[in-house]
Amino acid sequence: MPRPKKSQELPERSLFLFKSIVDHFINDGQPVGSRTLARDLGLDLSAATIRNVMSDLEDLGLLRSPHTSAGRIPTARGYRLFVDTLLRVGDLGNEEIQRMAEEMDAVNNMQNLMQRTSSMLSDITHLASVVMLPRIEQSTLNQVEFVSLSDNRILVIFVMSDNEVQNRIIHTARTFSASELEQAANYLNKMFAGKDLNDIRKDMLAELESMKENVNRLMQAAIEIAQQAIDTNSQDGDYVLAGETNLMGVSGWDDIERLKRLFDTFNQKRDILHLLEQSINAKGVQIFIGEESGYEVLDDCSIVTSAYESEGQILGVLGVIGPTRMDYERVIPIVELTAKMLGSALNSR
Amino acid sequence: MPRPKKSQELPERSLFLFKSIVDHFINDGQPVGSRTLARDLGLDLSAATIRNVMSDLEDLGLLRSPHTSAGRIPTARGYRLFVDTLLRVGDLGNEEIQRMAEEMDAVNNMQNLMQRTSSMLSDITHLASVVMLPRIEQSTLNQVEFVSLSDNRILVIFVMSDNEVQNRIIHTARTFSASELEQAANYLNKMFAGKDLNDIRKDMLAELESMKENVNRLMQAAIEIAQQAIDTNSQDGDYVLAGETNLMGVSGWDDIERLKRLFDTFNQKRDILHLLEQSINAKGVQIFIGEESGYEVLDDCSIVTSAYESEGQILGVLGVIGPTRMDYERVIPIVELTAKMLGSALNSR
DNA sequence: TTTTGCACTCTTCCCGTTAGAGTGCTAAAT
DNA sequence: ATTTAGCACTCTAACGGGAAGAGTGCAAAA
Repeated sequence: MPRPKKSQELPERSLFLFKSIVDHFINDGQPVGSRTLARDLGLDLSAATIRNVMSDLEDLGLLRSPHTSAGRIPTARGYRLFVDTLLRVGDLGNEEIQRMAEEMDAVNNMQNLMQRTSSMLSDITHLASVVMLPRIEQSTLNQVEFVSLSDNRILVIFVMSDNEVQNRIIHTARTFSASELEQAANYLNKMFAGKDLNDIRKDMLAELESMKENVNRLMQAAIEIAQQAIDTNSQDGDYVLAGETNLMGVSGWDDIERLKRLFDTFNQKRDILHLLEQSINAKGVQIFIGEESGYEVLDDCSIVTSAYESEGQILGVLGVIGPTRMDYERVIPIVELTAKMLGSALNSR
Repeated sequence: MPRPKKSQELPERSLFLFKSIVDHFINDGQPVGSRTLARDLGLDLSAATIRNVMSDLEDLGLLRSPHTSAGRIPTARGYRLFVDTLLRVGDLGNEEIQRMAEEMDAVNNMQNLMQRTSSMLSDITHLASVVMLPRIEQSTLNQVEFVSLSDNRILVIFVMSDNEVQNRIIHTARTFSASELEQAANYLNKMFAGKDLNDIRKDMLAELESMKENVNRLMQAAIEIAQQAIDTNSQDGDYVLAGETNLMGVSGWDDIERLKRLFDTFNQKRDILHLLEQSINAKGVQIFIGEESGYEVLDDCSIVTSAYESEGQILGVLGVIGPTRMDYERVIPIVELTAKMLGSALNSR
């Protein structure tokens, strides 16, 4: 048995050294060399031995050197191994949890809640953070109301199951009596309460065909509102962003052109959304390291995400974006916790 | 009459040369020297003469040299003279106006209108742009409505004179009958219709003292809504921002730390708002050059602003932020026009 | 008043040197 | 067979000249 590594099983010592290298690099951002490691680690190992191990690790694609006489740094694959098998993530202190919970409870409307969550997340991690707005497709209609204003103007109100309120003022050709409005509302309520907005829109369009003229205008308005609610509020294609500036001044990110491209990507939202959507059905925390994301601008980035859910329904995804060299050990539990807390904050609204 | 300049009247030629220098510098961002200027200008003047003039201009504080053997660049004071007296701003092409008008009309809700306006402004100027959200203090209450939902929940609705709708669901201790709600609404309508939100809040608070218990809860809710509407919607302390990334990669702005501070200032909003508010009562376009703004982070920036108004009421301020070395000749009319167009877009809503 | 001539000052770029860090390889030691 | 010591080698970063180029300021001539 000369070579104990049957397959790609790494010997204990190599793994330990590898973890040490990653830890080192995450801490100070400098490529780590054999000498320093031998010294700092306090093992009875010479630099040469460590060099040999490092060489093996490089052959396996876990490390690489920026140039001949620099130390080694982890590759994307290296980080992958690190987060998958070497990492022991701890739990968070109770005070921190407490603080977040309080801050979340203090927020009234939903948009603000998302904003604050994102801010907190980026403040704590010192990274950029994104929070997808909850897709409210799941949200169903509770109640429709018409309120008559002056001059043939009618306020149409949708109250949704999550207590969000959609409304819009419409102008009608003729005046409707209070009882007409009530009647129309009753009809719609009977017809559509409990359905989600997409269904309502579809059904209403079908219904319209067979409707009498006199309530047509109101029905149309109702459809428009459903449509608008779907467009603007089931914002399913939007997120809030915070702490982008934390990424300026990350050591090693001094290429301003690159940074600009990254920020532009944030603003366009499309690519980031794609990425977030990939984690929407994943259990627990999802991590994209470097090139794994598939987007060239994000080559030096890692993205740590987690879906958040309320009442068993997955509503969206949140996460942080930072350099591949980020403190995963700290960041991962924070992201996970934030997702949980956002979920329960939504629950208790 | 050897010296025609009685006071600080600059001789024609000096002025011309000065303008040429500023033009030059705005174009290519390089300090401009006497040789190049003499060559490019095609005047019958030697470099030495120009040097003398430049020296004078430097003594007057209009120019300065970054170091001994570089050319000259305009000082903040120089730019000031430039924009105040030397600048002939042109008008914009009709096609551009047309395009903006169309884009603005295509927007339905107000928040979006602001966002799009800001985007257009930054796209056209290639600078960062800000648009203050309109202060809706002016907006008065048209109508209050209560809609009873299930389980002691009541939807409270404020319809404002500008057709904005504020609403909120409240939970009450006991159930209110439809007639009670109607009665309360009628009372409030009689009492407060036509007043603005600040007044309403004040009056309501006073009123509360002398109110009977049974409608107390509703009244309180109404006050809360007024308060919330004031807080969140008369957003009087908010703006939208676009095109920040245009400022990355401005030639000469390669200090990433500085940029970070600038971006942080944008995000905090406080300082920028102060600045914008200073122009809210100014006629026409207002310009802050370099240190004039009084904020250290903005030392290398110029801010060009204009208030926008609708129906004779000044509603807010918009503008662009860029390097002191910006193309004022182009930017100024664009900002001016955008403000006008935003005003009329708000008019026609 | 303008121009010419000239000495002088800076910055930028290139180049060579040096010090330091780290590697890879070979041969010796355990 | 594994680990270590030794050594040559490589690469970067930092420093220090020149040398070129651009531009200035000043004094004397036009």
